[in-house]
Amino acid sequence: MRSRLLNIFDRLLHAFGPRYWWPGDSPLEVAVGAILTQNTAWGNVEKAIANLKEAGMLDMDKLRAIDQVSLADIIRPAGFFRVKAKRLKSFVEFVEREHGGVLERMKETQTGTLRSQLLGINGIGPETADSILLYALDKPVFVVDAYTIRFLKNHGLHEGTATYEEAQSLFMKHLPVDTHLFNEFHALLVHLCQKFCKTKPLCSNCPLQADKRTRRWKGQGNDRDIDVA
DNA sequence: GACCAGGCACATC
DNA sequence: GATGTGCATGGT
Repeated sequence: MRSRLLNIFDRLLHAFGPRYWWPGDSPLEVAVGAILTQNTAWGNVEKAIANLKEAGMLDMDKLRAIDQVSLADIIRPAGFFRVKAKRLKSFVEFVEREHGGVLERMKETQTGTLRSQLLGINGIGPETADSILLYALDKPVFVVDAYTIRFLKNHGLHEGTATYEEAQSLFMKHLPVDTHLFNEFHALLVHLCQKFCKTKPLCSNCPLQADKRTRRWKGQGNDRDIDVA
């Protein structure tokens, strides 16, 4: 499984190149994006983040000071704006309470402990917690999302539909514990699925499908051709 | 107009 | 423990 996963990673990296995730100028922006992107297309999140920047709100003190209703109005384009405003406030209050309001200080806490803390925040589930750990705090945790689950199922790496924990342990058990590897691998899987596996539950045109042993396709944009042997 | 998008909490059975 | 539902905007 280790060599199979690394082989898939190498092919994806060669085909698509590094994805340079997570898109964000600071750990706070990454964490905010992780909450805003819950069940939401990234394009809508970008609009909400642009609104936050314009309002000067990508700042721990400002986020703590602003009232929830005003915050909701700013992040409206991201959808579910009332619940997400509440979740952002819960997160900011947590950082203030447990880590002195300094996001970077969270890195000093052991990963497992930090993950438990994050999961204790209302509105932070496994994916959001792991996204914050990996992409905002550089902790070696593999992020699982709907794309990852779909990928594992459609490519025969897991029978049936994997749970979050099953999917995560599959990667973390077989791959070297490496923040950079986990970062790129997840980002590449998202890119693959967004490009070729748009329909759920099956990605019928996905070029990495197990039953298509060899195939080439013309890359689009900056993507190169890829061998699927 | 229907469906989907980088979830999560809560109610119900 | 498993399943259903509410949360809401914007693109296709």
